[in-house]
Amino acid sequence: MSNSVQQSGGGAGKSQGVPSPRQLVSALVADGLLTDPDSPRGRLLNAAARLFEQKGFARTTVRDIAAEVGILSGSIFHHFASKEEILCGVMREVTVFARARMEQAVARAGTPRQQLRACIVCELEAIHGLAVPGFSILVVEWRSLSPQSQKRVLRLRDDYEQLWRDVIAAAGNPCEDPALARRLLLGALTHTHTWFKPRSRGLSLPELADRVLQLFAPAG
Amino acid sequence: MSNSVQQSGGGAGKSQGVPSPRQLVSALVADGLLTDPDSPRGRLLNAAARLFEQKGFARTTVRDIAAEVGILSGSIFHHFASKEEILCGVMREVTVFARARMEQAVARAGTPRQQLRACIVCELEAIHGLAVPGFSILVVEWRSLSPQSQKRVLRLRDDYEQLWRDVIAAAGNPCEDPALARRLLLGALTHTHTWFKPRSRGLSLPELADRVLQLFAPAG
DNA sequence: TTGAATACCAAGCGCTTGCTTGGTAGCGTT
DNA sequence: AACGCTACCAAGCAAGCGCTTGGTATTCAA
Repeated sequence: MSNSVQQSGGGAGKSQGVPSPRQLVSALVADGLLTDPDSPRGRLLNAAARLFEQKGFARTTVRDIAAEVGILSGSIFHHFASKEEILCGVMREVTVFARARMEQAVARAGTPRQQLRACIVCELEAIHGLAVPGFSILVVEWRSLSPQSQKRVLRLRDDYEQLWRDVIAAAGNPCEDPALARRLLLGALTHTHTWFKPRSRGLSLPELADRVLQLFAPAG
Repeated sequence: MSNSVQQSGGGAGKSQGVPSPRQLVSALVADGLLTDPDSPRGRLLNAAARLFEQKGFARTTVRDIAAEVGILSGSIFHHFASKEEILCGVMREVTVFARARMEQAVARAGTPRQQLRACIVCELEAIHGLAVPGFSILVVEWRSLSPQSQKRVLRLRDDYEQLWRDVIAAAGNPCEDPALARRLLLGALTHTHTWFKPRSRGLSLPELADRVLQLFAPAG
């Protein structure tokens, strides 16, 4: 259990070594991969992500989202063509950020087994809102997206999944099929969303990660 | 907690050997645990289950459900107090039936490991619409239920889960915590809903069940 | 023959929804 | 000073929603 929650560094610090979440966002914004969270569009995306996660897409109204950032509902449509476009935007941003974060964590890990553990921790943190706000929307609200929007998000999503599959394959897994292992693992991890409370006493997140790792890579 | 597999005796279908699904339904109807599927209420529940599974609760209108059984939308409210009551009813019926079915399968299996496999097969079949229509609604639409409705369904749901936990405990599992194992397993199995196609060539359902069993009870 | 119960129709109410329209205030550029 | 761009407001439309109301046809027991 070395480690592993990196410290979320202070606001502006240009540090050497491990970049903070905020620095990662800035870098991705600079690369044009993420929307600036301080722009009107970015603020709307963040507010929508929060609400979609809390109440679900269908029960979140554009009026809710607008109120969250302090504008009127109609004004939203100067930034997005439709409500679904907002969901689509949220999913794209979440996917890009989660992938970048996991890439970092893998690069920082040592052995293949530690890399797999890093992925598990990463995704658990994301699912439980400790690192990637809105991540659970990707799973829960997938059906709220139209087929063509699904296609667009799926391309980014596959980058994320490919990283997982590579790590699993390198770690050597019990069922000898990285894609299958990932699918079972993904299900197990996302479902923790409904029962696991990372802040409660009892099972901690790193402990849970170890249990899962033990299951999917028993050679420990 | 020991226990608990009793066979739910039939009110009506007195056959020897293994009862068919239809006989099981009849028995449960006779015991007052299930709504007669030929009654107006039963027909509505079945239609609603089908639609909720296809399009989701939020995007299914009471007009859709009414049209499915050939009545007008207003007439629904002579059978249910609200749309949510329909969802609640569907979930209760699905849970009761799935539990009875799994009980049968467990009773029919030999060793504890075979019992665990029977549970896995049972749930996979349920999830993929091969045995318990509407089962996936239990997972996907859980948040569409009001807190008090959730409580009511949860009581039935816990019977179902207890059966699982007993079987897992008896089989001896890798992480020595039946509740945790069940949760990870539940996530893995329900998530197959999004990717596994039981009718396609490639991985078959029994094969998938074996892979999962191997993972959660490696002592094979 | 009556009366109550069941199952449904016909019509529509009141509300919420996503989204549109026309206009304006502020700001940076030329 | 004039322009254009961004960001937003004020007002409201059309459609769809869950649900209500008042009434009718059928059935069956008393």
